[in-house]
Amino acid sequence: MNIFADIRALVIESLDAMTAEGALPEGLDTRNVAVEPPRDAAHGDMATNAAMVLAKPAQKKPRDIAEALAEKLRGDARIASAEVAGPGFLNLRLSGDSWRAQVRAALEAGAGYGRSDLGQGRKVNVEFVSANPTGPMHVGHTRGAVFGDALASLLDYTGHDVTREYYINDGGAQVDVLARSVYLRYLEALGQTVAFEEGTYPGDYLIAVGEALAKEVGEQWVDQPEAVWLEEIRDYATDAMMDLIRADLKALGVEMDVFFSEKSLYGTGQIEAAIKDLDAKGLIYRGTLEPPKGKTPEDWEPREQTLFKSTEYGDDVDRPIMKSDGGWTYFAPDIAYHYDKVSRGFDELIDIFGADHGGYVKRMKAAVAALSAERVPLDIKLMQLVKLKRGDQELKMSKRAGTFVTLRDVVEMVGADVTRFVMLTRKNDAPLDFDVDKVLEQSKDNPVWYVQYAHARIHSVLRKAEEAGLPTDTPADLSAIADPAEFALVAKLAEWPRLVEIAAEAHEPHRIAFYLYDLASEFHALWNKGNANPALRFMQEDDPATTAAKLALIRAVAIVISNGLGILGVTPVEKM
RNA sequence: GCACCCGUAGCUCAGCUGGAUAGAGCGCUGCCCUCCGAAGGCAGAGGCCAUAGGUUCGAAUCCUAUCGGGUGCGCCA
Repeated sequence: MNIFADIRALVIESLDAMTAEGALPEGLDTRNVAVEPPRDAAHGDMATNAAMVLAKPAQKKPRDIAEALAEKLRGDARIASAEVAGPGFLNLRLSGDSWRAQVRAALEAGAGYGRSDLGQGRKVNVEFVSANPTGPMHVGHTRGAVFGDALASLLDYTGHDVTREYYINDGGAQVDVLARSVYLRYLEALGQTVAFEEGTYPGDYLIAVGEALAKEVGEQWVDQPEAVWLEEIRDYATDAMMDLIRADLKALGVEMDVFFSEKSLYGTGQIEAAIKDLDAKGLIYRGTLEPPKGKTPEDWEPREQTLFKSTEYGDDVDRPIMKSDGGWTYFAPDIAYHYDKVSRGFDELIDIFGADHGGYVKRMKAAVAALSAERVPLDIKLMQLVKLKRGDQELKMSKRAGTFVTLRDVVEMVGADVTRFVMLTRKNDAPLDFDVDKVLEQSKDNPVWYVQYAHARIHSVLRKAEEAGLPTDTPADLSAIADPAEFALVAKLAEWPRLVEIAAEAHEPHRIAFYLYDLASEFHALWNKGNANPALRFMQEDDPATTAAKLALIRAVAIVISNGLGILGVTPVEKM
C-alpha cells in the first residue's frame, strides 16, 4: 500500500534480473538503494539513486547502470517513463492508473490507510509526563504529555504494542513538603491562621485538600508533632494530587495504561535487587569522585560513596547510587524502575524528559544497557520549554507571583484540540512559542485552523453534492482524475504511508503535523485552480461520473487528514 | 572546565537520517472571486545553511576544531 515501497521492490527486482543476466556482479548490497519523492516535482514522481549507490561496487559507470535499469523498469505497467538525469539519478513517472490506484487504496483502507506492521508487535514502553504529584500540571508538562501521547499513538499505528506509562515521584522529599503544606491548609480549615514559609507550597489548589482532610479526620492532628501525621497526610495528599493530574490528563485527552509508584520500590527489595544485578556484573564499587573541573562546589570535600560504573556504558563519570548517610540517591529508584520495565519484557523503552534533565540521559542509557545486557534500547526525548504568550506579551510563570499557568488554563482558553496540535508544530528539541491569541486566529498563519479548514471544505463539497443529488460513492472508473494539478494532490496523498513510517522510526510525531499542513496546502491550491478553471471544480453538475471520481479524490484527502489528526489526538471538524 | 541540545530568508521554523537549482508561514511588492467556503490561491524580492577544515561521485545533513546561545554537572527528586 506504500507506493514508494512497491516501486523500490520493483527496482530491486529489476536489479536482481540484471545480475542474473550478468549485467551486474553477484552479491551487491542494495540496502542503500532508495526510492523517494524528488525535491523538485519537475523531476518526475519519484527518483532512485540505485545507479549511484551501485556504481562503485559494480565497477561500472552510474549512467550505464541507470540506462540499463531504466530499460527494465519501462517494461512495467506502473512506470510511464524512466529517464536518467544528473550524475545518475533515475527519474520515474508513474502511469495515471497507478496514481488512481492510490486513491482507491486510500478509500478502501479508510481509517487503516497508512497503518503498517513496521513494529511487528514489538512491545514498547513510553514513559511520559511523570510530573511530581505536588500540584496541577502546568504548560511545560502539557507539551511532554501531548508529545508522549502522540508518539505512543504513532507507534501503535505502525504495529507496535504500546504501553503509556506515568512514573509517580512519590518517594522523595518533595512529597514531604507537600504533606506539610497540606497540614497547614488542614489547620487553616479548622480556623487557625497559618503562614507559608520557604519550603512549602502555598498554592490555592491545596485549600480544598486541607478542607476535605479536616472533614475526614477532625481535629486529631492539631498540635501533634509531624511524626504522628506526616505519613498519613503524605499518602492522602499524593492521592489527591494524582486525582488532580489524572483529571488534567483527561482534559487533554491523554489516557495512561500504567501509573507506576516510586514509593512501591522502597522496602520491597526491588531497589536492592536491581543494584544486586549490577553488582553481579561488576558494575558497583566504593569510590571517590573527582570534583567537576572549573566549577567546584563551595563545600566540596572528597567522600567515598557507592558508585555505579556507568562509564562502562558511555557515561562521562560514574554515578553515586547511595548517599553518605546510607540512603539511596534518586538515581537508585530510577535504576530499579527501569529494571522493572526491562523485566516486564519490553523490547524498547522511551523516556520523555524536560530539557533540564538532559544531564541524566547518559546515565539512564548506561543503566538500561547494563540491566538488559544491551538487549533493550532506551531512547530519551528531551522536551524544550514552552513560552506562553498573548500577542507580544509573555505570560510569565512564577509561583511566587501566583501567575501559574496550568494545563487547565490553556485547555480552557483554546481547547484540547488546538493545544495538542500546536504543541506538535515544533520539533521536540526546539523551544516553542505558544501564543494563545494566534492559535485561535482563523488564517493560514495558524496551522491547526488551516488543516481543519481543508477538512471542513471537503465535507462542505460533499454536503453540496448530496444536496444536488450527485453520486458520492466510489465509482469503478476514476479516469476523470487526470489533470497534473490533481495528480500533484494524489502524489502528496500517496506519501502518507511512507511518512508515517519515517516519523515512527525517528520518534518524531511533529512530522505528521507538518505533513498535514503540506497536504492541506496542496488541497487548497487545487481548490483555487477551480476558480479559474471550472473543469477542475470537484462538482460538475452535468457530469455525475466525473464528479464521482473527483469527489473520490478529495474524500481520500479527508481520510488522510482524519487519520493524521487521529494520531495527533485531534478531532477533525466537518464544519467551522 | 566537561557533557548534551541548538545555530538555515528581516522574524518564527521545516528540511524525508548523504542526493539534483535549500523550502514554508509571517512581513514586503504585484495579482486572482458574476465560480464548490477568498477564512483561500498565484507570482516576485529576500540565503556564504555560524566559521574553518575533512570524509566522497555528492554535505544544511556525517567527522574534527573554533565562535555564539541554551541546559546540566557528588549527600535535590
